[in-house]
Amino acid sequence: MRPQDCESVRALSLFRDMDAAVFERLISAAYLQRFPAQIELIKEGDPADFLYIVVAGCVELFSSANGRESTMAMVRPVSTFILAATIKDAPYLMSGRTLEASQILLIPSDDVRQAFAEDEKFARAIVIELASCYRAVVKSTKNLKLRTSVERVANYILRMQLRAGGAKVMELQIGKRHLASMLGMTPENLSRAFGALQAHGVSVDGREITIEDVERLARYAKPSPLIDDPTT
Amino acid sequence: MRPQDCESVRALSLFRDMDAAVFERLISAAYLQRFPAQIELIKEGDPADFLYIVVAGCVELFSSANGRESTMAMVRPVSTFILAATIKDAPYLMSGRTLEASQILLIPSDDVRQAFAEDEKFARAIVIELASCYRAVVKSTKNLKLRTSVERVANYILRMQLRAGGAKVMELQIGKRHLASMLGMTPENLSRAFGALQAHGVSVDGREITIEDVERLARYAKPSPLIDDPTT
DNA sequence: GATGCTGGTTGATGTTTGTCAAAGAAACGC
DNA sequence: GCGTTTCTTTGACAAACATCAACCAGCATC
Repeated sequence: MRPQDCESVRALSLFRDMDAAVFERLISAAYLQRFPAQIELIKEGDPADFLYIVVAGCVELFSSANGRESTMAMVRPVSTFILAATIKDAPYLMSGRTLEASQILLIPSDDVRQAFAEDEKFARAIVIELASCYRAVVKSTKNLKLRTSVERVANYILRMQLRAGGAKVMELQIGKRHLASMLGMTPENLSRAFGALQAHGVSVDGREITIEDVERLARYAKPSPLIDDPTT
Repeated sequence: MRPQDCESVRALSLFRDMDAAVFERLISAAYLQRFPAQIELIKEGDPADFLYIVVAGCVELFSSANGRESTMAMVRPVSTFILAATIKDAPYLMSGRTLEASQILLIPSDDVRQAFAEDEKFARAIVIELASCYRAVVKSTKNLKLRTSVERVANYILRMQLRAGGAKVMELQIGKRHLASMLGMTPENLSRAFGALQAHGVSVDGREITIEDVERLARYAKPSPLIDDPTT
């Protein structure tokens, strides 16, 4: 593991304040692995043997049932995933696969739980992390239940713009198929939603999204911090 | 506050292992209040001034946006709600109202956060609680995204039966209007879903649900522990 | 017993969304 | 470069779901 990778993991709020020795032990028990695209890292229902950290690349979390499949989240560097399963020593609720070639740090769950038991600061950081994750999923549920599909797309574009620092022209970071699934719709419907948003100041060309009139888009999308603000 | 109420709060896994003195302090800072039905206890967007514990009665958590409203969860005794907002000192993401006359314990968030800072056991219990809440919401999202409305109703009935210890005849604990909203559908559609489930071994009369053929219902509902098991 | 209220059901209708099939566009390997 | 594959878009259609309005049942009030 390169020093700068170790640094960027250490910089995560989850690890920042933890005891240096305990962190060292965690890291030395961990495996940093490279995976090509489209590798299934974890499968829902399996025991949570590892805590995962995306160091580089991108991981899709998804779930299946009844022959249907749905993208639940995209994990980009540097973030952990399936912390809750690790802590509870419970089966994964979601599967995870790489979307592109990725570097993943795998920390054995036993070691994470041991660190949790030993290091109070770490335990407290986990509280904050889990509370944030919980609130993120609640927001996503509200998004699904309180908005139509076109509204979800509109608000996704607005959130994207905030992430991009207010730029009018942006590149989609994920494929439309995955975006559609994440927003709870089919790819066909996402296409039509983009079409419908032309009437509200958005134009789409391939992966390039242009917001021609932010005011108009916002008037239609009616964004709410209680759904769309990822920081609170 | 009656001793037995205090006991039942203390028995919650969140408080069970915490320091006795810190617990005493929390309780003495708290208010036990009786509310009639249909009282709005908290409003989404408001700062999280209190951690709430339903001691008796029933509280509905719901959210609103764009003139739409959706029931997110029902909280029954004895459980806490909006722990994540309290810990993060962030605004409530959901509103809460009593559905019937209820007794609610309100613990000032400041005191909860202070106890969290002082009492390591409490902090660790919060981790487990938040991990469980997180997983519950993920399951609920999977339920919404991976199942049709009739399937959601079918699985709700199966979960209900498990809670009821396997009885064939059960009483609905909540009004159908709220049940419909919780399952992400309209009341009209819930009625029709009950009708459709007659073909799969379920009959409904008022609040009384009878499962005539559990096998058949399960064959249709295809329940999954990764969605329907509340314990993992 | 009449009145109004609440909650639930039913039927008719319209909108939204998913499905299927086909065509077009971009990405990839050779 | 070319062909192949994968992704996206489009149109026609079907299914799911919401909406609206009417109606019914239970229940409290007067």
